[in-house]
Amino acid sequence: MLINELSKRTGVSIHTLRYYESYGLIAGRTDEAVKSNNYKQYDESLIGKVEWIIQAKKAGFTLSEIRKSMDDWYNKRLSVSKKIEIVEKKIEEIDSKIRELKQVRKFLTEAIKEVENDMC
Amino acid sequence: MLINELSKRTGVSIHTLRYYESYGLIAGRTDEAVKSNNYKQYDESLIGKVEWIIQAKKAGFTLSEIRKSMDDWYNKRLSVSKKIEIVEKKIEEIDSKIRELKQVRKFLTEAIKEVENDMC
DNA sequence: AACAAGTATAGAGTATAGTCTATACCAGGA
DNA sequence: TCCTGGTATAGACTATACTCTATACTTGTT
Repeated sequence: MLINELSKRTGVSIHTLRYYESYGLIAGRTDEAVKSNNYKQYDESLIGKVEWIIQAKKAGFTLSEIRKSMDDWYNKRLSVSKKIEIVEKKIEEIDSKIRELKQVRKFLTEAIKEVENDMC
Repeated sequence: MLINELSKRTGVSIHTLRYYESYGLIAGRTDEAVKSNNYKQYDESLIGKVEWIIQAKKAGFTLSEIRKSMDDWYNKRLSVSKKIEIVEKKIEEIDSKIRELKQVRKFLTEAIKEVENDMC
């Protein structure tokens, strides 16, 4: 597919996709058979990759961290156990972020209590 | 206290504290009685404010959002119920961030399952 | 053939949140 | 009195993650 379709199917703008490509997060390939242009082809697997990027960003990972894990995941030949290890580490990081948020939540509920006490 | 002490007691660098002050998040006051210098005094209440900033940042709020809520909280005369309302809204936002992280977590545990299936 | 719309590339511009530097003044101890 | 280190202010610089613009070529439609 061309960049336009990738953009539409992922909801990520063409500009941002090109930025991701220049950043090394995704890569299209120019069809050698076609001589008239240098339009890049993006294959189906990129949909999953872009979705992964979106999810990882939501989890608070930087593009650089995402690039590193995608590199580990897709480009290097990793053993199944190694892959599981990587994902489990990410899950732990997410759990720690969740814990942090819960702490902030607690901080806020305590703020409410204080306000309520002022009332009395 | 002077900026140095505020920095040490909050763990936030002097540079960043000055940045926060220029941004309107905190404010020291120059002692009118002292003529020889214009050193700023930061009072005890700022410790709490800076801690609030740190927590809110952890929760993913931008400085602009933090400024707005601090403004609401400290500068305007708000009714108790209004204050509770503000905090409850923030708690909801945090809950939604937690939900988002849990979704990413699920995405990752599914990735593990996929890898394990490849193994068979 | 004309033209709108799509594509590629390079590079400039933006927003956020710092971080650092230069300059100048001030305070306290040896 | 001199020196070290703290303070204030302004402004430059940085990193991250886009976002936009300019330029030029290509494709499909009329």
